[in-house]
Amino acid sequence: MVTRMAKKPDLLPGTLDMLILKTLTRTPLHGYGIALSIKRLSDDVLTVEEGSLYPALQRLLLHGWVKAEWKMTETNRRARFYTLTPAGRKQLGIEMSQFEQMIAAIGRVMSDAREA
Amino acid sequence: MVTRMAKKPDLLPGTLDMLILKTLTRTPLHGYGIALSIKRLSDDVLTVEEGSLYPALQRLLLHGWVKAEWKMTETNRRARFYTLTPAGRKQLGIEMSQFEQMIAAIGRVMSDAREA
DNA sequence: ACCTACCCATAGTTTATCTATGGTAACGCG
DNA sequence: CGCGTTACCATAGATAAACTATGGGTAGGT
Repeated sequence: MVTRMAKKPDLLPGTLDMLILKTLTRTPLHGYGIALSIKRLSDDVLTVEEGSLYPALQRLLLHGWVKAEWKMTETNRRARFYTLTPAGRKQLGIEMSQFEQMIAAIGRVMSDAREA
Repeated sequence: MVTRMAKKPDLLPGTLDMLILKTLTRTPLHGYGIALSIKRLSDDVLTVEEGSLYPALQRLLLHGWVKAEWKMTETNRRARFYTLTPAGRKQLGIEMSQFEQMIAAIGRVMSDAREA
């Protein structure tokens, strides 16, 4: 029985949808490609597990923020390619501004700024 | 039956413990005071509900990151004052560096930095 | 023939936050 | 002096998002 460290989350809860939408602004991608892209761009700090990713994509589809179609990859496999919709682009803007507002607020609490 | 907007969280999940610990680095406070402090410092952006706050304080107590004692407030009421322990201060450091790493990683994904 | 990498998807568990509820005590006010 | 309001603590139940575990399918290489 190995002593194990308390498991830390692979990403900040509440940021997954935003990360996926942002990734799709560059080009349509399949799920596997989205996960790879986030992992690489973040220098391996953020890892999106399949059990988080695919449910998230279902949510995004339901909201109409992405659409999907089956295609063949460069390596000749069937894969679902997700594309950002106009509504998704708008949603991304909303989530980004809310996120930045949160981060700024946290920054104010975490700094020792003194008021009068 | 009123149409209601989708409820947005009052703070970023996963940041509450860090915010509380940080707040207690200034001075010991009771729960109500912690909530007020976070709300004010964040310019009302972050609101800690009682149902989030007190369970969080129980967690922190269990971990030994804060200790508590009953005292009287300036307004002559009984209240539990929480004080940061050395272990809590250490934990705060850990959480802050992890948080900053996450934020930096998210920043890399959210910016359009191009690699070769 | 098998193995590995690629790719999708869901069920079940866990964890953190929110909502709702309930209680105690001090103070101001009519 | 009763009554409402504010200050304060605490827990139970609901909700949501992420994780673990599992299962399946296909292409390419050896």
